[in-house]
Formats: sequence, C-alpha cells, structure tokens
Amino acid sequence: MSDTIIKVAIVEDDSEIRQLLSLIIDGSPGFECSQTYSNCEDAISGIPKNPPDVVLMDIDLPKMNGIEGIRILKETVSKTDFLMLTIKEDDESVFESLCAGATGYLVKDIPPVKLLNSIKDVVEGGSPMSAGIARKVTSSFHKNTESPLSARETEVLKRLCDGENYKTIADAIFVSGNTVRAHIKNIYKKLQVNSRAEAVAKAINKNLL
Amino acid sequence: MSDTIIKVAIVEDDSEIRQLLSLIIDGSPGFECSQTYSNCEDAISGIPKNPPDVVLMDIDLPKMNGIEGIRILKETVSKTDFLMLTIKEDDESVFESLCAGATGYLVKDIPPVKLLNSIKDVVEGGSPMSAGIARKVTSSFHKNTESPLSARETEVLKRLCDGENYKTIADAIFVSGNTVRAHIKNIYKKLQVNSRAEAVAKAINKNLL
DNA sequence: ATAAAAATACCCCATATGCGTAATTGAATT
DNA sequence: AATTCAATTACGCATATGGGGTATTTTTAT
Repeated sequence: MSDTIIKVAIVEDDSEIRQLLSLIIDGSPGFECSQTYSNCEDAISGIPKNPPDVVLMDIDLPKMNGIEGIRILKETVSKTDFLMLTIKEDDESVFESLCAGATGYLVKDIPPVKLLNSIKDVVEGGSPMSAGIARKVTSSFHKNTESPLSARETEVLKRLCDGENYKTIADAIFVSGNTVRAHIKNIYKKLQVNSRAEAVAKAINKNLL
Repeated sequence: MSDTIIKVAIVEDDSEIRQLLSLIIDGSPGFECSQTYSNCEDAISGIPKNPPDVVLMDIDLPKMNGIEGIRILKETVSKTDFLMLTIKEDDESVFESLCAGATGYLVKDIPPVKLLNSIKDVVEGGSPMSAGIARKVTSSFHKNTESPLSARETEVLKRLCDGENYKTIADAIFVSGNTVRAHIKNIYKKLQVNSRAEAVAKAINKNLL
C-alpha cells in the first residue's frame, strides 16, 4: 500500500500555478497528478468519475469557491482527502475549510518538498498544516482569557449548558433561586443575549467555559 | 532573536526519559534545558521563578497530571509555550490538553531531530503535532455525518442556537408555531435532552449543525 | 479610604416553554 | 398496494423563564 502511487488532483484557477504544481507532482516518484481543474464546477463533475487520493484545493475560484466545493465533493468522494492550498490565512477561511471537510491547510508559499511531504502525510493519516494555521487551530481550543463574566457567572453558565434550571443550579451552588436569576440576568446583559439558548451558543462558540 | 538560545523545561516523572531528553536538548546548539521536574507540584513552584520558552509536559505524573498543571501554570507564565510529550493518544487527553492551554502535542516515540524541530516550530509561532494528533484535531471540526436529525430539525436547531423563539422560527420557515414546537419536541427526544439550552449545547459539541 | 464590581436576595407579571395527546398529509420503502 | 415515517397542524396545562425593579453585604481595586 505504501509503495502505491498517490493520485493527486488540482483545483486552481491560475493556469501557471496549476501547471507548476502538476509538474512538481508528476515529476516526483510515487506521485501522479491525475487531474487538474480550473474551477469547482468542473471538479465536481470530473472528480467523482476517478476519485484521487488527495485534492489540492484553492479557495478563490471563478464561481463557486473551494470551501463550498469541498462541502459538495465530500458527499460523493468521502475517501478522498482534501488539502487547502491557498494564500488566504484569515480565520474564517481556515475554520470554514476545516468544517467543510478539509483535512489539511497549506499556504501557497510552501516549498515543493514540503508540499510533497504534506501530501504523503495526509494519505498516511496525518493533517498537514502550515505553522501559522496549526497555531490558529490549537488556539481555537484555548479558553478566552478576556471573558467578561465573573467566576460565579461562568459557573452558572456552565450549568445552563448542562440544561440545569434555576432551582437545580441554586441547590448546587448553595444560593437562592433569586440569586441565580440575578446572575443569569447579568450574563445576558454582558453577552448581549436574551435567552438561555443564545447564551449557551455564544458561550461555547467564544470558549468562555 | 532567532539566534537566541531556546530555554526548555521538562516535566516528566520517568528519570531515564527525563535525563535522555535533557541530554538531547542540552547537546543541541541553540537549545538549553534550563530546568527539569519529576512532578507538577515542583514545576508549578519552580517554573515561574525562571520562565522557559518551552515546557515539555508529560500527562501521567505522580500526583497532579500534566493537563491540570498547564491550566495552573498558564495563569502565571502566559508567555511560555507548553508542548505535550506523552504516550497518551486518546481524544480526551488530546482535547483537554489543548483546552488547558497546550500549543502542541507530541507522542513519545518522536525521534530527537523531530523533537528539536517541534520545539523550534512552537517558538516560531507554529503548533507542532504528531500526525495522528493533528488528524484528530482537524476531524473535530468536521460535521457529524451520522446526525439523528432530519434536515428540517437541523434547520430549526440552528435557529434555536441563534436565540430565535417559536414564532420567529415559524415565520422564517413558513410553518405554524405549533409545527415548530413539534419539531423541537422531536429534537429533544432524539438528542435526549429536555430544554433548549441543553439541545443547543449538545448540538454544538457534537457538530450537528 | 473609598468607589466600583460582584454576590446575595426579593417582588410582580406577561409569556415563552415543555409535556401530553391526537390527527392529517405526503413521501418513501417494501 | 400497503405501510411506515417525517412533516405538519392543533389544544390545554402547569411552570419555567425573561423583563422590570430594588436592596444589602462582601470583595476587589484604586
């Protein structure tokens, strides 16, 4: 298995880059560039006919962007791994790509040898990411250090996430139900929400817990 | 800055491994093992006195485990980067470590050269992770493919996360308020919860949206 | 020392919510 | 053709919840 040739497809609108990448891959033993596409639409119709092991996917593309492309392709070619290869490094691009199904994220200034290593890495079960991207990803797990909430409020909010109601929370932290309500009101004000569901969603998404 | 010596601390209970690591680091130009500890308690009292650039942290330690140790240390030495170096590869260890503040996660069978590269990587703003760990991390962003919810229910749940109420959701998806309530009831049953807050928390944490 | 923030506790009130139960329609599967 | 299941609509009831205030005590910070 490990000495099988890795089939790579490229989705990239810049013909120069596309050809360069294709040359690098085809010129390296153990790699083969089986298909190249200049847009998502063609990739979506072509890739399922001959699923490659890895797709190098750009984000900025003529019509449909690469993130949306992955979302669609993942449903038909679930075994294929998608590697973003783009100049975009903003949080939104990174996290939406991962949510859409990408298993790696490389920035375009990557040297050829590292690109090939990354392709090998992903077929071997890894998730290659450029340094700055990996940092963004691990940082996304870190607790928000500038939470507007007090320790008590955070405690209450955690319990809201577990579906506890006023009384249950009150009993758990040994205060009256009225106090819990007061805390919750403050939480709402600070998070600028006005319902439990919204507070919970915001808390989780902002890593406040 | 880049030619400054990188100060590394080690927290590892196995004295053989500890000494081996210390030798590798001290024997490499550009690296210096400034402190070693055999347990978290000592690390917590010693590290703040002379904060290193990077701490290699084990998880299984005599009393307090390494994850809890990071949680505590991060509060005092926020500039120091923590790299897990452990044999544990279970999801819980990985994600709790990252949540506690680790910026990298290496498995113990890592070869010396790669370890040194990882240490350099993290001080340069990266987040080194062993292949399998990185894959776990990127996979955690992927949508849950076996959601028990129907498309309609997912739509409703998304709106619950935005804090919408019955009427607002009903108007948005052009059905009656009663229908929305029915959907929500079904969502509760399927997710085995009984409140909006709990449903929202579960949905987000299980990547159902 | 003194002001600000946090934690505690209580009131009223309108309504949103959760729970039980039931029936109809349309699509999918057998 | 039969049958299951999802989606839809509907009603009543008890209560949890959110919005509006007010007030005292304790911590924390300046």
